[in-house]
Amino acid sequence: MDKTDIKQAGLKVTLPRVKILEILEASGKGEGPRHLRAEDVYRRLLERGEEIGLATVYRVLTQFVEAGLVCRHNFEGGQSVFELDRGVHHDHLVCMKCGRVVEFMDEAIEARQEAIATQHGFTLEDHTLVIHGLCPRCQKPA
Amino acid sequence: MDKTDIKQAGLKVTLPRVKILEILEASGKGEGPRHLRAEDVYRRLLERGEEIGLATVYRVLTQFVEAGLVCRHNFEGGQSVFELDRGVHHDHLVCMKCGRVVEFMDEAIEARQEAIATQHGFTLEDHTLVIHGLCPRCQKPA
DNA sequence: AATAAAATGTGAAGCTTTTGCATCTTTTGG
DNA sequence: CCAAAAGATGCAAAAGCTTCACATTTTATT
Repeated sequence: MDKTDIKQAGLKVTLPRVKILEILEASGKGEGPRHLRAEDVYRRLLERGEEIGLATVYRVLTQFVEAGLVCRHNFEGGQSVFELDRGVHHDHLVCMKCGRVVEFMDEAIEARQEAIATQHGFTLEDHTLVIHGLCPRCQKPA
Repeated sequence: MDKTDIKQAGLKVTLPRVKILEILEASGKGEGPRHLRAEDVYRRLLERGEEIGLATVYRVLTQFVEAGLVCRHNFEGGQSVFELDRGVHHDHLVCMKCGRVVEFMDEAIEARQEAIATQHGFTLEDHTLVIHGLCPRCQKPA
């Protein structure tokens, strides 16, 4: 994931785009959560001393999603989260209390979805599966 | 679903609440789509000549959800849709083009989710599964 | 290096949803 | 059935996230 990918997406290689890609790459690699809201990306850019506008962050993230470099998820209430697209599909387990996110992938579920779509005459283009619960830590008495 | 349910939820039986419940009951029974946005409910109230504020619609829908009378879903970008809770869990197939919604329920998927949550130490409280695709009508060449 | 095309920053605007507060309605108990 | 208390409503304003408009700056091209 680097400048080459940006270019191949038909986008010019600009500083904001490169920096945003860096932020996304750093996420989930020990540096905090993998899934970031636009606001989080913006804040991290500021922390790194980059003067990039929030509107640009939104624009670039949207372009990256369209280019297939990034995935967007709408976990809940209005806010979208973004993560680098690693090319492997997966779904999410989200803790209702602390917001922790765990990824998983289940062949059986994937297969059943395909079957259900077909059964109703639909073509399956995409899907969203989010399991909400309490993570091990949050289940413990406060 | 009537005034009794409102009362049992610890809410006063007011005209707005009764009317909103009526709108939800009428939906999905031949009268348009089953899933309504707050705005849709509001519009239908106006059509029926009821002078109920949009803020009240939001407040009442939220209270109904908390009382378990209504389910809220966040199909996509920001907007929530509401439907009367019939007590039977189900997931959704949503057409990406026309927005048509088909409900389904699959034991195999439900079981797998429980297994996955447990496997990661999570307690399963709830889940959201939305399959996006093209419905039979929208697959046909325009 | 000059030019054309595209991207950015800023601030304002858009949308959905929530909130504050004065007023009105329902409920309760006499 | 009426009065008081508790709760609900409407309106308008505010909030939160995201997008837009447009002048300015940067990238890619020749």
